[in-house]
Amino acid sequence: MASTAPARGMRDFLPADVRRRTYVIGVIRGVYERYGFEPLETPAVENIETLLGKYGDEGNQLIFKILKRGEHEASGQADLALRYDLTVPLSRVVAEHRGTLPKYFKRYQIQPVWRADRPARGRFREFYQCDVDATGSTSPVVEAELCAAACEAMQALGFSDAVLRLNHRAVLTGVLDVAGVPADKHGDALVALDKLDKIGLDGVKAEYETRGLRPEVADTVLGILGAAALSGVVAADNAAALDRVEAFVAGHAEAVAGIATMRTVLALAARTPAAHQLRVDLSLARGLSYYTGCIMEMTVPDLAGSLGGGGRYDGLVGMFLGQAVPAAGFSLGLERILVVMGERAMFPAHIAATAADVLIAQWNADTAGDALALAHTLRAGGLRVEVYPDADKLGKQFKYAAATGVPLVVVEGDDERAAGELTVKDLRTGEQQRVPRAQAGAYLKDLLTPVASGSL
RNA sequence: GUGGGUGUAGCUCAAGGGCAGAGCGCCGGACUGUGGCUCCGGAUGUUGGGGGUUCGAAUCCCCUCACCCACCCCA
Repeated sequence: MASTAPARGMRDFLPADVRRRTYVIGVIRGVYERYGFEPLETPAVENIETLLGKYGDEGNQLIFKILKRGEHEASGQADLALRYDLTVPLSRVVAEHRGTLPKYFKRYQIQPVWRADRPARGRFREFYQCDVDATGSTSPVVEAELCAAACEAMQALGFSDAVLRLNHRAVLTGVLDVAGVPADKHGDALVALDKLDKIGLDGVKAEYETRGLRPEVADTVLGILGAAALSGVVAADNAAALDRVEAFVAGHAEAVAGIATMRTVLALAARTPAAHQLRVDLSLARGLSYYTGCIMEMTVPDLAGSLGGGGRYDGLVGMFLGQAVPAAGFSLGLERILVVMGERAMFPAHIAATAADVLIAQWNADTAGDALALAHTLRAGGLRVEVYPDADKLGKQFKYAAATGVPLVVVEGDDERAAGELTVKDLRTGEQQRVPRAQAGAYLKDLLTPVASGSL
């Protein structure tokens, strides 16, 4: 017999999982919509050329490829692939529909993506991303709004300790240039630097040596980037970090411009919900190769990886269109948010609710029709009603209700039928009451209404 | 992709060459109109899979697969 476990890195979502997921998605979508982002969905499958070459060498390897079908399958060649993120499909859509989309296209997209990665904690081969992106503008207002939306979404979910780290690709390049790191070693220098908060200053130095970078270069780079990276989430610290790096890269025009952009983004974001969550982190690098300007990453103390990330990618749409369209975006990682919220027990009680409020017990096979008719009446009154399908012993039926968390059970037996009444038992209190059939709906609703007296 | 660890009942885990077990859960009954509490009874299974050593393997060896941890990378 075949294994019944889902494929490696893939998951089934049972009812309780789906309730938590739809809750989080709903909160995030609500925030995104209040910022004026419009919904977009794109296919799970893209032509493989659309994806190749957009994510760097590492990314290319992690794309789930789909073999050619039919007689060409034996060739082992792939012509399609599952989407790797939502940013590249957006860029393709912007290029494809350039004539009909508005000048500034702000969209959100909450869909699964696939990566042929090795699964780990908070890391799966199929996972949802919650993206917001804005195309058509180079203004730092875009970055400020992205930061604000991401931070507000996290706040709405109940996170009070999320930090949004901010850096700029041109500033990183400038520091490395001025420090004398050859251009072909920039990647190595950034990968090592990105691990600063994990392995510490000495660890990064050691890694610089093994990657063939001169130790004194490491001291210089770390002196200017590393020290700043370890500062707190305070506006004064952010300003001081930028001042320090600006003095270092004084003659490097692109870096100076990048610093000015970061200052503007910080100043604008200070007027938004992101005000107290932004932290300049000059060691932030991010792996995706398409970023060109500001880069951002959302972190919390108790998860090693990030809960989301984003940045400006002014060159990506141009790869499909031949004509540059500026863009920037941010992506919240649903799975990791769920992992942390689960560990911290951050879900509100109401989403644990069961599917039904009322179970109608089945007396015998002949009364099944009556049970369905009663269910219809109660449902029309707004109650969530389940009918027990088999004429099992009442004990079993009550046990089923208790096991599935349905709080109320209705029994219409011979005695009740003769009297035109129903028996209603509240499993939470164990209390039981006979009520006239016509008043059952109101009585049930009354039981379900939380008692407000005393607590309000 | 690299290194280490763990795989035994639905779940959590014992047994470390000699009849595969416990707790919880599940099913049935005590209770033929009522869940939880109690008591009684029952079924748990190719010990992840394959091969080898042995009179005999859950146990020792080899291979393989899955999961966990640390790297690498990422949301």
